Amino acid sequence: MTPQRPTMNDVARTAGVSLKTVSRVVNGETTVAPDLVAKVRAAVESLDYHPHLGASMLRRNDRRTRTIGVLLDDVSHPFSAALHRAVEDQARARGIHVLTGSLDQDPVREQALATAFAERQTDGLILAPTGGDLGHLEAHTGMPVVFVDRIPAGVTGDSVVSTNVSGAAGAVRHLVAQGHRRIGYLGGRRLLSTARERHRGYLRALGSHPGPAVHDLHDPTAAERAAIAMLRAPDPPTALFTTQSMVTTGAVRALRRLGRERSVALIGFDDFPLADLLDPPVTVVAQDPSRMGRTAATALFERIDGYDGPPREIRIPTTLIPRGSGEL
Amino acid sequence: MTPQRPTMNDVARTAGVSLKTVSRVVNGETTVAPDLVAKVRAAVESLDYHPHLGASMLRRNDRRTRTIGVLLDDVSHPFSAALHRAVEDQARARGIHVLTGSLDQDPVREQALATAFAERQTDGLILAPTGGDLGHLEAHTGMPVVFVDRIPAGVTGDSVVSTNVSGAAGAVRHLVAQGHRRIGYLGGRRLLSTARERHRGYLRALGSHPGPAVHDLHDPTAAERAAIAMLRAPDPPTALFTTQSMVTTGAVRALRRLGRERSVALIGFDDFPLADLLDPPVTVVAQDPSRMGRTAATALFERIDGYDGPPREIRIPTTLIPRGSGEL
DNA sequence: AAATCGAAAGACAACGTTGTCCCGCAGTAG
DNA sequence: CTACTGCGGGACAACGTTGTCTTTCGATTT
Repeated sequence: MTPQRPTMNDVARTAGVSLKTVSRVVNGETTVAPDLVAKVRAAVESLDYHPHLGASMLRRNDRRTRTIGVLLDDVSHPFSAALHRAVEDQARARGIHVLTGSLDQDPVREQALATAFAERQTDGLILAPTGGDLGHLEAHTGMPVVFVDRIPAGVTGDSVVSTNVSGAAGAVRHLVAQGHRRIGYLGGRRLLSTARERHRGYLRALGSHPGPAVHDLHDPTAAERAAIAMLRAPDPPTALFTTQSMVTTGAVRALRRLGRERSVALIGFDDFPLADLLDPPVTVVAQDPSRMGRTAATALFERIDGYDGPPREIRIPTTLIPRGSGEL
Repeated sequence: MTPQRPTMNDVARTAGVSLKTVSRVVNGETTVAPDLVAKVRAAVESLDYHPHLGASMLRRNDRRTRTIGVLLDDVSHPFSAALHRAVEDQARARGIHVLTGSLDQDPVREQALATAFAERQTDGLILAPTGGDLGHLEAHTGMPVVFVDRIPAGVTGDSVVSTNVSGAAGAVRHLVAQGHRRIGYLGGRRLLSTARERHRGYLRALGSHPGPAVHDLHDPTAAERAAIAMLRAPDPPTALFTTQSMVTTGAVRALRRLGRERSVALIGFDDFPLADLLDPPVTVVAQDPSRMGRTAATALFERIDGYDGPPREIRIPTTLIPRGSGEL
């Protein structure tokens, strides 16, 4: 009744050869007589046989699923999406498939998905760590892990991250060079190494005279409220530095609402689509998520292939793109 | 030397019970004495045992990998990314994992990835068809498929798509209501059902007096060039209708370049981030990619669960969002 | 012509798990 | 005290494939 998927045995029976011969043909071994190869090929074709990768994986020596996992904040966020795409491209070039998951910065989900992927025998994992405890990861799953975007707490492993400190410092120095003396800071969750590093860059550029700062913002409306409050407070900053694209767009809306978009300068960390079409166009410190994804994938494949050197911390350079909002 | 992953056998040995008892405990069967359960649990803990899902899958009766595939144009495109995310959320709720792939509208890749997923025994597939031949799909892979965004050629199956004709017609009628009589059309690849349907809506709204039209655009720069050419031609349109967000942003750039953004109206099909912050804000016919993803996932899970009704064509409504650019 | 060799192809076990069956033992009834 | 019942738990086969070993048979060597 149920049209079962054909197995190698079915192919062997219709081709009139042994099961093992079918295996040999399917795996491209050369020790099979041409006429048998033809018969097997025909049988495969007629039955529309496809090998059962799970079963072959079970018996094979190398024990590889040719699948990796990618766990990011939110696959629909432009930064994560670009990174994901770059990983996928590298993987495709090697015939490797990609399982994805969005963590929404939830350590529970991070752990659950990481172990779920491990149970599926993914060959490796690319992970944007949430900041939660990762003690379980390498020891327990046994698969290589490469961290992206953020440096994890308490674990060592390859990580691929932006030059956050120098990028942020460069942005703030750019504002200083335009004559700004009071520069406000609007930053993301300090649990994450990115926010901490970018804040360090901000402080480094300003020395002992930092401006007002708000931390732990993570959605545009909170950022918008914080920016409005900061600009309405006494002695308001003449320029803003934002550390994340969602905070940046919140700040853009705030400036627009106050009608100050041409009188208060703004530089955001992380580029975003259409930043150049806004009025004024938004100056940013652009990250290179594609390169981060490519680099992370390459590093992971090296680990999968057995490279066993010490943990690497790979920094991907950022680029200041002056567009107008930072040059007021 | 190599620290092998522990198997059930290892657990059984350290717990001092039989292999099958471990299997029972791991699978939560109730017919095991409490003290044995405790011993097994302890052994699992101490060895950090994780079951090998591939092996269990092989033997199990239901034969489900609890994994689905999602094949979209480009996971880094906002529309695809939002859809992907929605599918992922639905899947998570059911403990199902998601394999992804970007097709870049390449039918060869489409076929290759679909069969690769089938060999991995994914339980089902959500696919934004490229427009190529899909004869291989259902017959050969045997897994349920739900199409999203576009209606495939030559195959029947559940599909979840936007109300393209009425959405496009509504947009064009909106422009007509503002007094526009000459409305230019900038459209995507006619190989895809979306472009054809949106063009049909455009024609329906304009009756026998359509404006100038350019088809088969698919990147912003080509769209920008086409828009500039159209506006410089004799008897130029006073309004533009674009059928894709990448074409829309191209048109925005074109209008900006010509300094006509306040004199030529524009409505784009498909919303995009920050459309409301541009100057003028861009009026769009918004699709609901999240709802499309949720709906597609739900439909796929129904098929996976054995629903065997006739192919369904589910239309997700679009919404006209007047923001300014269409009201000039 | 007998012995040797090599290549091709089949038989069989194994991968890690679950389904099926059967056994042993405690508790109960006769 | 024996026979029966019920159920916890173990032995064994099976899932679909590949690794290893063995067999077969024709060709080559002496």
